[in-house]
Amino acid sequence: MDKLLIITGPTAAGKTTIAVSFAHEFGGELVSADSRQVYRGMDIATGKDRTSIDVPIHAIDIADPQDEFSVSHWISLAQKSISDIHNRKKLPIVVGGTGFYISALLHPPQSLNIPPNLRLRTMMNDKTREQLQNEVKQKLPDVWKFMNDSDRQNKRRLMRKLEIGKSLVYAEKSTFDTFVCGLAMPYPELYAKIDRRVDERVEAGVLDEIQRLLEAGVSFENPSMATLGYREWKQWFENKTEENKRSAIQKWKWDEHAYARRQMTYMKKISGIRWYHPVQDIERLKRDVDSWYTIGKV
RNA sequence: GCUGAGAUGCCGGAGUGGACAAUCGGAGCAGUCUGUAAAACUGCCGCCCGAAAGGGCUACCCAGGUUCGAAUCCUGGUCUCAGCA
Repeated sequence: MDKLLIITGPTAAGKTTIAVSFAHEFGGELVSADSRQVYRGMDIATGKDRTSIDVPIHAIDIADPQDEFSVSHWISLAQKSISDIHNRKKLPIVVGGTGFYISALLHPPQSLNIPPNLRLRTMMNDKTREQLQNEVKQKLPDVWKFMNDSDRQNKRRLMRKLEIGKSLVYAEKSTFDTFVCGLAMPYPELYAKIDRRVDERVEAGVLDEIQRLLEAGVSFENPSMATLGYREWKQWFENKTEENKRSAIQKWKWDEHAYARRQMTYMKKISGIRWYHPVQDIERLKRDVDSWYTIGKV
């Protein structure tokens, strides 16, 4: 079976650095599993660190910020990249923090073939949550029965259920020999790292980057601009006071903390991830990856 | 020093005699997740017991007081802010 190395973990855990070093060691190429690095022109806040990545990297810069993009696009691209890399007799290294993308790669869900129904969506958009709930209850009683309370409150999820309708939904098995490693550290440590990185990114000129995006016709309403590091600046661009700048930066940090937590929550459930501290466990990590790669087991 | 305003839970900030362990927001914590996933959504959030209902304890700067009952009223402190000096 073709080998596939996956490196994931919450934001700021240090995935890229480690991925690059493995790429050097095994002759690998990177495939980004990051729902935000796909957008062209969104570099600083998404952490597209071009200077430190001196190996080929795929699945970044493949969409305009105004474009619609989702897992399904990413999956087909990632799958293609992976098989191309295999054909080149190299090791694909999927690296990124979008847990949903990674789990979808591991077990491609059939429902990904059901595209969004734009007409239906615009129609549903105006409906209230209650209306959507009633619709699901009536049209898809079985689906409703199995939805949990949190999803039942979620308009977006309700709409998708209606979109999928009665089609059967199941997931396929992965066809690779994968090793999935997760990089993580205690939250206080991670939060400190995040905060430092946010300050650096402000220094690095996110604001100019956003300015350029806005001039190019991107708006804060575009889904891509919901990205952390961009969304928080909306107010500042309306009123450029010091006060607004400070609160944007603070908000950005907090948003990243919460995001990291959400990532962990999701990733804890992906089975088969082996966890390592990016610094303290680095030797063990290298050993494990090495034996997986060379002798086929850990 | 005088005059005015104020001191509420980790933070901001409501409440101004009972329905207040205290609205709401933020932070924090725990979750949900199968084409928006850095999205969207849910729960918890003083302490203790309990699965829950509920119960107990300690709380709204400090000390007294009024009252059946006070975060809320009165008195005296302490501190903070604004204006005057």
